[in-house]
Amino acid sequence: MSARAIPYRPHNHDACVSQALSDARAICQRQNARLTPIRERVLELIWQSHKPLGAYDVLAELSSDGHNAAPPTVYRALDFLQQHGLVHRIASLNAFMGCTHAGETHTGMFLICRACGNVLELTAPSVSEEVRKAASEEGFQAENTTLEIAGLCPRCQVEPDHD
Amino acid sequence: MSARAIPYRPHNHDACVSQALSDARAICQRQNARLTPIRERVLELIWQSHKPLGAYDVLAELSSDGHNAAPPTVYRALDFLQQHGLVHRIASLNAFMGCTHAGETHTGMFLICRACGNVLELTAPSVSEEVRKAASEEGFQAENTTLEIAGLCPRCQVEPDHD
DNA sequence: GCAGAATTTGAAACATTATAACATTTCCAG
DNA sequence: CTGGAAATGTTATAATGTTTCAAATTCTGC
Repeated sequence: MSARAIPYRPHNHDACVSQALSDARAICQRQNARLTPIRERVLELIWQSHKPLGAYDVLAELSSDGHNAAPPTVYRALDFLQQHGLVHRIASLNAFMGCTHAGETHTGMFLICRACGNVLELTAPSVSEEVRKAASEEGFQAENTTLEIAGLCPRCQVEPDHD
Repeated sequence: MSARAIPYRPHNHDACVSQALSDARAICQRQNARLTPIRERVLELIWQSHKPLGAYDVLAELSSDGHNAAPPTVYRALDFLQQHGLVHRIASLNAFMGCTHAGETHTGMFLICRACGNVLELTAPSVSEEVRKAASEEGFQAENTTLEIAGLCPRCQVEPDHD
């Protein structure tokens, strides 16, 4: 590797968030989709770190906002955000994280650190290509790929259990 | 593709099951693990088709056996079977299926048909290799891969919604 | 602007999946 | 045949996700 990816090094995370939010606004405008206050707030909460957040964690944060939300509110917002490529669901964690490639068509690959919980989203065309190939060798028409790798991030290989 | 994989063509499924069970017995013996009646029965139920089965489906089948089981019984059996490489959990479905490569060390890749529900487990070394490479380029040490592809199996590309 | 349609949100109940905690039974080594 | 480990039983509860219908908001054609 050349330089460590964002989640693995200190960075001004507020910049991540505001970038994600302004990207989201642009994308929704382009798609004629309504990024309502709830949806935007959920996106912001999801982005509060590089660790995936459970739906009920989002719900709790909304409650502490004073917003008296029920589960469907959160799931609906998350559905919307997924539909527009702004968040991903991590199936192996039942949790959600901000998409770092919003706007681009991509097949996400997620590196999930079992020690610190941070997740890095990658786009690996060579992997997608091999997947597509392996599937089509069986006559299978791939539509949607879930690719989640659990392991140890560079930081946690050295000093476990920080942030 | 040359010939269709097992789940995608008519076959004597009883043979799948008895093969899986006898393999399981051999593997457990080799590992000094106890394939108790419950565990064996759960494995058999999981293998009753090539479609993944939910834990509560297994539970229901056990009940109709006359066995009055509670959720922990099933989850414990499933944990055991997973630990010994006899079943896989499909994260995107919250369901379990028999491992078709029991005994071999492998990284499963699952082709999940959204029409008929059948799942084919593949071993694709080229995919695993690309995954490992992509991860290590980020300094990430991969331990465990979840790779699930949703799409259409060969049969359902032609005539949807059979068995 | 305004009536009606469509979308979004609120709210209550419920369904599904999974685990915790502790008691009891079964198995096996010595 | 007995003491300890492993497996199972049992009850309760936690965590995750959905259905349904009502109310509010926003958009669209006029």
